[in-house]
Amino acid sequence: MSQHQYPSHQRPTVPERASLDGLEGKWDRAWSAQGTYVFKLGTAREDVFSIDTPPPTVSGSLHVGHVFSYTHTDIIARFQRMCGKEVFYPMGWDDNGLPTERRVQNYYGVRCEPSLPYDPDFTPPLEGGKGKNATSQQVPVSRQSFVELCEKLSTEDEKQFEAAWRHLGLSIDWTQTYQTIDHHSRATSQLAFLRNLARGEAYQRLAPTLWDVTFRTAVAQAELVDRDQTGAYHRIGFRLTDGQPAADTDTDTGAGQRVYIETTRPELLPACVALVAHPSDERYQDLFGKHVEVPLFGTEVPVVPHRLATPDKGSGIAMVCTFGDVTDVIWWREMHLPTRAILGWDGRILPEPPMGVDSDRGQAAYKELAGLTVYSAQKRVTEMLRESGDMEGEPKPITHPVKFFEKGEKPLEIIPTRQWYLSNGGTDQELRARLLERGNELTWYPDFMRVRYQNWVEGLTSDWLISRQRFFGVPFPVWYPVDQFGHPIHDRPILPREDQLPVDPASDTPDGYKPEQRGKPGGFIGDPDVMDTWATSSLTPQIATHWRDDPDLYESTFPMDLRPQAQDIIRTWLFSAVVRADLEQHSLPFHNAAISGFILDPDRKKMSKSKGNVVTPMALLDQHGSDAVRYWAASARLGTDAAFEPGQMKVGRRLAIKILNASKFALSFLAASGSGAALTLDPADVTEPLDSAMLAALETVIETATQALANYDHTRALEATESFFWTFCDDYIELVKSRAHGAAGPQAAASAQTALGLALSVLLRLFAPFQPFATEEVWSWWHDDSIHRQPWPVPAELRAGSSAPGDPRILAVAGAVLGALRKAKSEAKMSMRTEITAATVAVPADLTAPAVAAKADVMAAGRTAELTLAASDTEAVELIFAELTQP
RNA sequence: GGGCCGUUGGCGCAGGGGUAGCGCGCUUCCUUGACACGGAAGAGGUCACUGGUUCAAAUCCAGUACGGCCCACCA
Repeated sequence: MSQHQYPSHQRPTVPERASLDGLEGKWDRAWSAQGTYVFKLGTAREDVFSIDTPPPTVSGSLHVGHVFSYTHTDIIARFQRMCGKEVFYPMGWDDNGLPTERRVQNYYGVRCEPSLPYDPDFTPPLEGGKGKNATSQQVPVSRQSFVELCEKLSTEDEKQFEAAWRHLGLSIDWTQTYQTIDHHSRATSQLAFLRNLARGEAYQRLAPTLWDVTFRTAVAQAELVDRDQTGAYHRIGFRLTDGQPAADTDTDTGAGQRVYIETTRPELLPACVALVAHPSDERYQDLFGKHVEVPLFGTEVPVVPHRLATPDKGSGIAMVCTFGDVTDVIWWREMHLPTRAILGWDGRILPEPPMGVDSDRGQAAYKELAGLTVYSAQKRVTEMLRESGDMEGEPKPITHPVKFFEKGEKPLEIIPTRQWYLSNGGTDQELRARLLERGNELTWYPDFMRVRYQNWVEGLTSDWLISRQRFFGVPFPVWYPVDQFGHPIHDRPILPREDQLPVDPASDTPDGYKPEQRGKPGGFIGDPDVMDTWATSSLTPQIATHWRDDPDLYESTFPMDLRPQAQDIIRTWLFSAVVRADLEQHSLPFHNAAISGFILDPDRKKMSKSKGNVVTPMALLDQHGSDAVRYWAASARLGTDAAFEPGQMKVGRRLAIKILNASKFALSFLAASGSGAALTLDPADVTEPLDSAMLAALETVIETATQALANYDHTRALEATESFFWTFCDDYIELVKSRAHGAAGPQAAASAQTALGLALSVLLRLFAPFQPFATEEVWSWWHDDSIHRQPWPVPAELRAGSSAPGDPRILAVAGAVLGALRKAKSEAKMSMRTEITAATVAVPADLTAPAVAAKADVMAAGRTAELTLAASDTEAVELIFAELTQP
């Protein structure tokens, strides 16, 4: 920016009437035709500003929150573009994952069945199906067909999103788009995975896994939410079986001493592998090392000490099951307890009892539960405990937090399964430290959001589970050899070459095999799983910049400059992107993160579809106009939740209209005067003190706005610009009106006209990121090219050479004196056109000279024939006396 | 249980050691040739509470209350 350009101007052609109506369509078409926002390939990295736009879920609906946060990003994009950066502003569509899977199922009446071969001529049974259709009615289709249908449907959805974004005035480069399920994204995702695998960052493990029984898939830590659930403590007695004389504490039965535990999950009794208490818990010292018998099922389990047992929870001694919760997993792992899994993938009790439930009585009891859901099993077990007398008292109802998949409706279970993991610092302390350092390296707007990242990284308990037992998504690019018994050999994966990507192992055949060997002994089998949707979304910087296949574009755009996103996905999208870039590029994926808040409805609740308080963005844009809606969005700071407020939109609309009208007026002088098409606005022509004062004040506004926008503080920039603009309209324009018309001679008129032109040129550019339509409309009256590719204003363009700046106090005090004169008329309930024959206004002593400098303009604007400016020792300008005459 | 934000006129917000600011709304007035989708002038607040630091606290510190969000091992 060393060689800063000033815009050149033409003699304006001002319309009779100015209106906001239809500007969105008009300018969207013009920008599209002119390629105003198209990224220039081959730009050097230092001249590029690249943005990792959040890909909206196209199967979801567009909502006001999108408008809000995407506007914040666009303001920065427009500012950077005007500052001379070539802005890389692509658009992605997220059509990967469960929401799309469900939408495609319902819309086309199909379901994905990866084992089917691809049929290129497939036509879906439905088109435009709404609501749910039963699984039984859905026609199974191959994964490739499903992906094709998804792409087709997404294309329809994308059109609506694109139309809305264009209407809103987002300066996106529509030639740079991607879909998270498209060929390029799948290839990128698989390529990154293969690299992770080669470096040992991705690995498979058979381990207890958080499992959603509805979707029948594993889920990751990042997808968990706690929800309060009602449950009940069941107090259950376990009988000591060894080394203990018949207890006198349990005279009822006369049997061995009983140990009471309290559990909310009695149905897991057959999965019990131990009882655990805190090592220092005096009550249980004698029991450590001894064994007890599990009621009903007869399994013998040890009583063991562990630091994670909480003495004041329940009875202080807990039963360890495989697996009731994540603490069970820790106990099981650390104390090398056996595994007695009793839950299947569908969340029902497995048909066969686990090892250890050997007695006839135990097997009979288990048979009662086999095939039941956990809910029914719990009821049955409770009945059985009641009958056998092993339960003391009745269950005590409680409310407690339970882990759920964020999209799920039933509590998660923990089931041992084989899964793919990716290192994310959950187990590797060195990596964790490095990722924490990345969080420090990243610049956060606002800064306090960094803490959420830190909290999350510090709280990780395991690596990132990236495999999902779903059908739709990016498949793992992996096959396995099949041994002579027909079993896959998991530790000898067969991988594709990078140039073969993307592959679908369910339909593609690995090199060296024939398709008919699929699933056969001695043949091969594809990995059945797909990747977590975040495993692909975490790569949006690499996808958008074409890391995989366009080194030139990648070099000039990666790492990206800006990641704008919502605060709720710091732990998922942002963190996972940092992980991937750290592992692959050894850098941050982006330098700055701008975090937008949520939209709250008037009741201060987060807006959401389920509450029915969502306003559709298009209706909003139509009603208020895009510049108005953008104004509302722009008036909320990053990281701060904002109220949905139509009032702010009205203010924004008023501002846009004012920009049109004030410009029309100011430019009318320049249209009328002089000759020739070119218009020269030379600051040297600004000779009147009031005019220089106004320009001096504007210089400060430029500085404030520029600095604010460079720091992603759009609200401050808007506030400074807007506040100046209203003074400019209400005071300055009124003050110079008659002089600009020539009342004080040609030179004084030229001074006002030039100052109006210079100020307008700057103000329009300052407003351009916020109000792209109104400013572009006005700009078109005196320019051929778009305002959005103009140089951002600098103070120097308002001053001739090395001349001293004007004194901004002149404008301030002139406005105050004019206000005093207006007050006289207002209090007399008279029109502003009323003549004042004589008036005296008290002016603070140090402001008398500045006031005198603008006296002629003040008298003209106030229609005052005789004005006395009396020096006073008060701090404010005050009307002392005025004599009014009716016109 | 831990953490992060916030609490300023009826509403939405800014400010941040030295007489409280903006916008909406409200009141009164003005159909003035840029704008009635306008303009002018007003009324309205002991800046959540309690202590402390200071010559001086809405502002800094500590604590409390309330609201929101994030995280946390479901016995």
